[in-house]
Amino acid sequence: MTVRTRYAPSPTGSLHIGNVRSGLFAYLFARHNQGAFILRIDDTDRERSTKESLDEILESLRWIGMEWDEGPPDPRYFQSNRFALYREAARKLLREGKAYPCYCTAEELEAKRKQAERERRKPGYDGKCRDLAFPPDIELPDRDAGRNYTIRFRSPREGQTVVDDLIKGRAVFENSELDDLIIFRSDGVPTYNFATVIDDADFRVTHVVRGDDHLPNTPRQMQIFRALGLEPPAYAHLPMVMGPDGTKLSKRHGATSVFAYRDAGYFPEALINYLARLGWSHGDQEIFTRQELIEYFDFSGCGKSAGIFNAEKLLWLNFHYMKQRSLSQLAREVKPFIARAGYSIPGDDAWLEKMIATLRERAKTLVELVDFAKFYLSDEIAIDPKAAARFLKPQVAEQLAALAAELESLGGDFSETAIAEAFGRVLERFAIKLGQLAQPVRVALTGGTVSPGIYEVIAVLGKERTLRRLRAAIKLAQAAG
RNA sequence: GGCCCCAUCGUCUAGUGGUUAGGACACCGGCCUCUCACGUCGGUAACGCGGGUUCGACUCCCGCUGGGGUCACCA
Repeated sequence: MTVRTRYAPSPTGSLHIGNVRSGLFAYLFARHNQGAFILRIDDTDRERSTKESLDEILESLRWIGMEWDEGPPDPRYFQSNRFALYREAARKLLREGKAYPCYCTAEELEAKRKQAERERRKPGYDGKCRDLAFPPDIELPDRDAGRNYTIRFRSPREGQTVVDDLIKGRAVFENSELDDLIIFRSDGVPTYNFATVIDDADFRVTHVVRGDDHLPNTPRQMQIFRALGLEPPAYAHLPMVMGPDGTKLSKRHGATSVFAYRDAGYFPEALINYLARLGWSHGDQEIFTRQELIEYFDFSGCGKSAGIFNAEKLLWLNFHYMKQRSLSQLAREVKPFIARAGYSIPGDDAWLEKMIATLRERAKTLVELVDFAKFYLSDEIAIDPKAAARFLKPQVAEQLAALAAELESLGGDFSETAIAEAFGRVLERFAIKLGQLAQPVRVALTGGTVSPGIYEVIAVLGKERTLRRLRAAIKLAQAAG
């Protein structure tokens, strides 16, 4: 049997990083087994589902490269288009007495729940309507038509339901602990636990891969499968991703959406690599290409315990991919970030690549790269007053002037070698060390005391801009006296 | 609170009865050096506790403790 996994996000917000990791594992498992990866949109909650969220989810998945074999834009993969199927399944259960109408109101239920909580009893449904008589061909709820009831699944009262999880092992649930859950709401919309079962069955999903927060739902879903006369799929419940405080990762932990990382200048490879390595391992290997991930991935490599999201390690991985990338690719990728920072995009790609070459070992993200590139991208450099006070003193004016003259006389050869030789002549003439000249020059050219190697900076800046900034600095130095 | 899951350095993890408990991020120090980085070399740092089983437990079993998840007409 070919493996079929699915990822079923609901379009009620951004694509969350913990959530997408579950999808990634489902994707890797499918690819590893030459199976199919299905994308289904769980949009039964019409109140909260939005087109914007859907677009963001699809774009996020495309960005990280989790391509799906079946799914949008095919309308069959939207739950909102599948109500007929859910209705049919619910009627079947009703007909067979495996489900029943419940006339309790939401308010009643809420009151009972609170009451139970006060008395420290379990808050589940008490089964009030479970044994009420009803016609087997009863219609499904429809608020507009005055059929203001819900449909509940009649779950077995005795016995156990066993989940043999591919990651967690065996979990045994007492059926007596499981109350009768609502499968159709009074507005005629099926609930998650029901719709997901119908769809997993209809799409012939063989392995349900999801976060272990779904583990408590699993016995219920298995029961519905069986009530429908179907065999449940295999389950693999992944440990969750936690925030630094040890609780389930959520918005309040800061940047958690895929878009947030994309916009912060992270590479999809880094995010994938990081997420895959959180909760899964292959010996001591840390860096994985997509192909390796697919080749090595298996549930046996998955751990059982929750992992804490470590932003620093992600950053390190991003840095790794930054250094590994080709300059031409980086040049292409950095352009939108340059534009967003308010600079005009350099027209000369060769020059842009040279610029990036001097910065890539100093920036961990594309955003950082652009930030470091300010003095290359703008003619209006801001000289840090503290740096100027320390390095642009009257006595260096003469040395800077000498360097400017040397550089000017270089003619057409503005290579790093030629620049280094020019420095050498100035150093010799004044009998000073490189550091004594390099720092004032650095402040003059970049505005600060930290930058790539000074020869590189000069070579990238070019003769014109270098001399202009040098001369401005000379004036500043003289005025400091 | 009921139910379920989990437990090796701060973090991600390797380990499947006998290891000086390994790697990675972070951190600290040396080297390199025009600043900052990169790189490189080295270092600090872990088997939650208590019982068993066994010649021998990080590894197996039980209990405890701790952490997490879940208990909706959300998904």
